Amino acid sequence: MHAHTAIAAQPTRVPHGHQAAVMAMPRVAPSRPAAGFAANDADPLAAIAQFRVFDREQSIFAEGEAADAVFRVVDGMIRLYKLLPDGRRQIIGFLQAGDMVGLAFADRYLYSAEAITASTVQRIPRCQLDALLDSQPALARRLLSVTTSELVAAQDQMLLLGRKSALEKLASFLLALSRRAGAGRAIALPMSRCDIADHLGLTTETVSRGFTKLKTSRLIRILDGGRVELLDAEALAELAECA
Amino acid sequence: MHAHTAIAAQPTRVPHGHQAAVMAMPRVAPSRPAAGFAANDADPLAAIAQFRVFDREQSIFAEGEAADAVFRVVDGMIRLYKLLPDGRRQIIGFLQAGDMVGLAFADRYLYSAEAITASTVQRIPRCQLDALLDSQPALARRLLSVTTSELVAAQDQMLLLGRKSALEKLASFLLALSRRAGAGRAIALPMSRCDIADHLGLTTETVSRGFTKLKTSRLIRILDGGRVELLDAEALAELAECA
DNA sequence: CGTCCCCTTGAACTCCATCAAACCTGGTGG
DNA sequence: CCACCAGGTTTGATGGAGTTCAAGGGGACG
Repeated sequence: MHAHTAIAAQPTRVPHGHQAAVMAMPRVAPSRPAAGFAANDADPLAAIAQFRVFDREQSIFAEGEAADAVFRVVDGMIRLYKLLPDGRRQIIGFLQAGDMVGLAFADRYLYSAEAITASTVQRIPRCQLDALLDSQPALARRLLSVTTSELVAAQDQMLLLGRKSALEKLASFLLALSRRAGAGRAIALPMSRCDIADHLGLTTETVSRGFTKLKTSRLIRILDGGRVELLDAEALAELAECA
Repeated sequence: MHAHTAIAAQPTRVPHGHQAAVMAMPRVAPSRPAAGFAANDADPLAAIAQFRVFDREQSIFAEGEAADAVFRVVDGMIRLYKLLPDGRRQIIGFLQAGDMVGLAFADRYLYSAEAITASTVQRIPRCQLDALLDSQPALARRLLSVTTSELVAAQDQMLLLGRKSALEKLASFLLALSRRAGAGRAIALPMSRCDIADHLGLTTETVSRGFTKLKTSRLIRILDGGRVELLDAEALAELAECA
């Protein structure tokens, strides 16, 4: 179906040690504080986190592997996805700086994670996280709040996947990205059309047609470096049916 | 679009006091312990929970209302849904005994909740929950675990909505219900075809056609009282593409 | 017994997927 | 430095799964 399918269905499971260059800075906090933890907040996770750098298109973990760690993205962009046996792929979400991955308390990962761009993540071993949750009760509440916002996003995505048209999906997607990026109407789209399609429940072709339609309608403008400028966020929101 | 649309888009917002008959048993624990809290576990929520009974088709809360309480289902079945401005509806989930509702830490509910059958729920005021979270640190971890499993279910649903065919969706749905119901191949389907359609991103007609197809293929059998027997769970799982 | 609502079935249509080909772009090697 | 190549993107033509429109059951309830 997709070009990546054959590969994705039989993922190359290189051991982590090979694919991840471990940065030698266990003592140092990230230069930019992770979102969700304000600069003046203590970040108990930082103390036990190992920094890791991943190249683009590199696997961070794969569905079914033992879930022995959770991750927090420091920089770059990550895709999370699930596969059906025949290779159809659904991208659960795109993660950016500050997002957490792998908090599902199962013993195996229930989805795969891959770097879209070169990315830096903090790796937090599960056992150490458990210990930390015992000693720092406030951490559980913080993680609860992080998880509930993920759940809210997941519910929005269900509405999108189940009930929106192709163009509505695309408009919603661009607006959601824009809201997370904050100020500035230009947003980075480092992921491929195929990634976007697999996130919105569409095909690359339909996504591409959607982009051209939004372009010719003067709602967006494609900038260099895979960046997109939202020319008329109002009209986009109308198109997206507000959600 | 749907028969219910006109009503749902302009929900009748009867004050809770009117629609919910408050049961007079604030001291007594539920006869059946809520799932997720084993019988020998202390249930700190029970102490502050108010029991409420809802008739079928009655609203529990509506999207946009002040989120001043969370709920736990004791008995019955609840639907959670989001609406688009034009009335299209996506059912986020069906809740049964033991499930929690409204844990999103926003000041307004982000979806609506309605009883499908006559239902009993525990109402836990938000402010009291916050206090309880302070005094009982273990509670946050428990809620975190509850929320992460909801998130896992949401991710499965995204895969279903984005990448599965109508028949695959229906098979997955029946299997998921069957797993939750546990032993016995007969499962209760108190919700309407329209509810199922709005949960699976389909129309009533397509759901109905799917049921007839599964019936004539001898994979399911419709029993009285809106119950369904899974005659060949293996074949259903194959149809559902395992997920 | 009639009415209402839900479910089912049929027929036509539509949006998006599929198939196919041209285009662009960045990287590589001659 | 440029030709070539591979991959992603765009555009076009066709087809199909599911929606839409329409009508006929069937059970619950007054």
